[in-house]
Amino acid sequence: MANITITRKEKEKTRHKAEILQAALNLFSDKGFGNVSMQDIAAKAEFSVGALYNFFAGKEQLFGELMGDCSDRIYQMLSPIFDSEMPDDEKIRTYIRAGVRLLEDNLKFIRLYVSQYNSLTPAPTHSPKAAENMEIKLKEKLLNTIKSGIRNKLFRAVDEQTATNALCATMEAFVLKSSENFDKAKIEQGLKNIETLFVDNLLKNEGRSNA
Amino acid sequence: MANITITRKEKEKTRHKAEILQAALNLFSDKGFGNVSMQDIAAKAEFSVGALYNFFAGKEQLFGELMGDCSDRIYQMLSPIFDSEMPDDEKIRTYIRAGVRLLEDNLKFIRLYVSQYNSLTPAPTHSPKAAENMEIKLKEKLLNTIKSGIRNKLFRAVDEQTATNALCATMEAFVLKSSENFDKAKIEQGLKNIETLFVDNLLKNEGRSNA
DNA sequence: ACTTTTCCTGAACTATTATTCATAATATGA
DNA sequence: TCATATTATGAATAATAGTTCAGGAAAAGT
Repeated sequence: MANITITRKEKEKTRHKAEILQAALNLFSDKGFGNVSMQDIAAKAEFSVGALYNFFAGKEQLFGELMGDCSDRIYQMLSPIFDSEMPDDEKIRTYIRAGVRLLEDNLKFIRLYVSQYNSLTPAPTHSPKAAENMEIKLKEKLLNTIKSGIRNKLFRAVDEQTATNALCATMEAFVLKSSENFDKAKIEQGLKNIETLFVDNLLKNEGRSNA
Repeated sequence: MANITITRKEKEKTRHKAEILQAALNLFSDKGFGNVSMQDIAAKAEFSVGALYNFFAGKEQLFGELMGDCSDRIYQMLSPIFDSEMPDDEKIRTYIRAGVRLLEDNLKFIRLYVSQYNSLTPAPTHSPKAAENMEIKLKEKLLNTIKSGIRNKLFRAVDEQTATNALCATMEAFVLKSSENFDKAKIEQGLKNIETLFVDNLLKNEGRSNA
């Protein structure tokens, strides 16, 4: 009985769970949480309703796990940018430019996120905490980067918190908007504009190496 | 039968409708659309469920009218700023500062708006178009103001659309965040920071009357 | 005072759906 | 091969909530 290695059965179970989550992601991102029933998910995943309850305690748990997984992926992708050895302005530029890949790799999740954003809702026991946490952690890193950049006179002495909020809000709005129809060229241009606006014009001191 | 004037009965009916909408606003903003039943609204408004259907075709219609009314009020409040005779930079400063009164006068509506923003949802026949329209119309006016300011060399030659989006997103995020707990002093400070960030640092050319 | 119209009432109807559980299928181990 | 454990099935359950409507109350009109 000593579980030295992962049995085939255990691998199967993991795969089944992933399949259910994948089916749920597709349905949720198309129709929104409230318009997808457990029956729908079961059908799409080619399981019975009952089986879902062997993997998840309920619909919200399932949803929560989905959000958690997706948020983690995004965090794993963006967080290293701020932990790298680039200068602070480059960190921010890289972070902004990462929006392209963010959208490419997570379109469905982002659309799911959006579909919650404009919907009438049964707001159960407040689930989508996962995505929020991810955003908060990234925001913290961005804040520290801006602070550091100001200390090093790379940036102007703007209010750090306000600048952080502004950039985050702008990025988020842009990403949500762009998820409607993915057009790589337009997205790259839009992100370039954001980069110019915030890093070149707002944070960078340009010619003026002032007092 | 000639309806020369509005009868008392008609005034009553209008009042009743307003009372129902008020009750609905309170409930929706506290608990979110999906957690408020027609029974709840009827109880709070001191009517029977059936009566609601004399005023509104259904729950969504009711909600839609509520959103429309509130959006209109906000539009009537903010739109004149852009139609005034101020210089463009003052228009934007005034717009930003108007956030205080916006929050004061529309806390419940804004909270309702927020409550949709993080909720699992049945996303019916896409209702909350009203608030979106209001935002689009204001955004358009802001865009024109920024364009005009750039033409008049009041502002730097940033990308107008990007600057508009950034300011709108920042303001919206700020307003939504501030609606959680209303603290006038903090809100005034936060708006002042946004004003500095966008108008002083970003758009205004300050000392540099460049080439 | 009586009729008619308008408005209100709230129990009943309908539909939806998350969740359960007895049963069946399948896999595991000896 | 047989006993046991694990997992899947899906009809039945239960609870919620939007909507309707037959009947009653109130007001308006005559």
